[in-house]
Amino acid sequence: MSTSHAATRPDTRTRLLQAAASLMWERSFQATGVDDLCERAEAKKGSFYHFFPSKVDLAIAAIEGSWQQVQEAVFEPVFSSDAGGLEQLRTLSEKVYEFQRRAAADTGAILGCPFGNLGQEMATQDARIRESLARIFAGHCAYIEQALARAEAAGEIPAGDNRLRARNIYALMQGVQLLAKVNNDAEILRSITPALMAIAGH
Amino acid sequence: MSTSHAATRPDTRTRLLQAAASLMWERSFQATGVDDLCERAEAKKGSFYHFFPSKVDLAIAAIEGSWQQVQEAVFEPVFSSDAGGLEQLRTLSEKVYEFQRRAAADTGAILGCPFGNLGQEMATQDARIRESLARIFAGHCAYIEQALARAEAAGEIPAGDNRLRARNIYALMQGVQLLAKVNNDAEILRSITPALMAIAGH
DNA sequence: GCAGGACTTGACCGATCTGTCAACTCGCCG
DNA sequence: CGGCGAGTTGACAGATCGGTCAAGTCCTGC
Repeated sequence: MSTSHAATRPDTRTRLLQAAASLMWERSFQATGVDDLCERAEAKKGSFYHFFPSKVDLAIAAIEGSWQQVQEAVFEPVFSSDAGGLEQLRTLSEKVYEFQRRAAADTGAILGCPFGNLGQEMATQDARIRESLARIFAGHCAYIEQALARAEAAGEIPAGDNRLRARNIYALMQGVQLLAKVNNDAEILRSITPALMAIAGH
Repeated sequence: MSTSHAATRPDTRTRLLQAAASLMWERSFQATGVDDLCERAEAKKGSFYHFFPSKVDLAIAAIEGSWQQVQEAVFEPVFSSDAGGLEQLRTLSEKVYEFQRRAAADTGAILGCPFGNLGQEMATQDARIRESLARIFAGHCAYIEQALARAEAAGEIPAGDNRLRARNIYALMQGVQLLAKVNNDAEILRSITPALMAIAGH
């Protein structure tokens, strides 16, 4: 058997992407050195620059890959479930809480949103990173907007500007992840439900 | 006259604090080098380390000084005005918009909240910065909570957990500043009023 | 079996990073 | 005057930064 069916170590490019996603989440873009990346990925620096022209390019590829994975693993199932729109939003918020708590159990600190972290740090430093994250943020908002449309159609909420509502709900979720990180307290994430419902319902 | 009454160049320590506040806001903590700080402050590196034991200490002193200034110049006047609680919150949100737009006019980019920026970047990297920012965030929330109490006493909003409401409103404001930064669009900041009112009123 | 391209390796580069240090200036106080 | 301490100066140090490069290995298609 040349193509193994057993769990095999991923190829170098994939390992670099995984190392970038995890290290830049745990630390930050600038606090993560190319040497750190290579060490965690068990790759040499020459291999790094064989696959990616720069650290910025790796970061963009890693963050876009992360979004694709999260989209398939979380957003798609949550927002194509049978549940009502408001219930879907509650579920998303619950997933965020679990996500942060699991990471905190491993690292001892609330890490915040990988996308929000990178955006805060690099939006004014690198235009390509900023634009990539703007697209990802728009993707997040689109799912929320879709849930609001579903809730509106079901009569759960009154008609209104669902794009605006979605953006404000997303802002609330990003902001609360920042508060949880700065206070190093995951429980803050659990208390947004009333605010979530209030924004949706107006 | 030995003590001049005319506008005099501030002393070195003050110039370093100002340089830190502006440069770390425009760029970031890690992207701002000690040399950059000294250049903008027109000070030499030896003077830097005469006043501050490390870059982290300067950052903490600068951010706490900024908060004190903003508190006196914005928070105190806004929240001790005659206006109703809800109106005070609207005014704060308006001030944030103007603040971001003015900075963007100078630098060409939405810079986000100086406190939020530093928190996102450094909360998991340096415990002292994290704790300092947690206190500052609590200070911000206390003003919002006070306005909510005022609104509740005036019958503008129903009775409820104003501490929780305040935290969610603050999260919304932080989140929307992140969205504005990543999309490089200040107008996003203007559209939170309905969400603000919705959280307050539930 | 051999040519060529994908990938790996480790040594290396110049720039930049935070922080140090000893010597110097200068104003104030006894 | 004499000297002490706050503040200033510029040269310096050691580490680390992102990135380069030439040489080598290995797999694949002809």
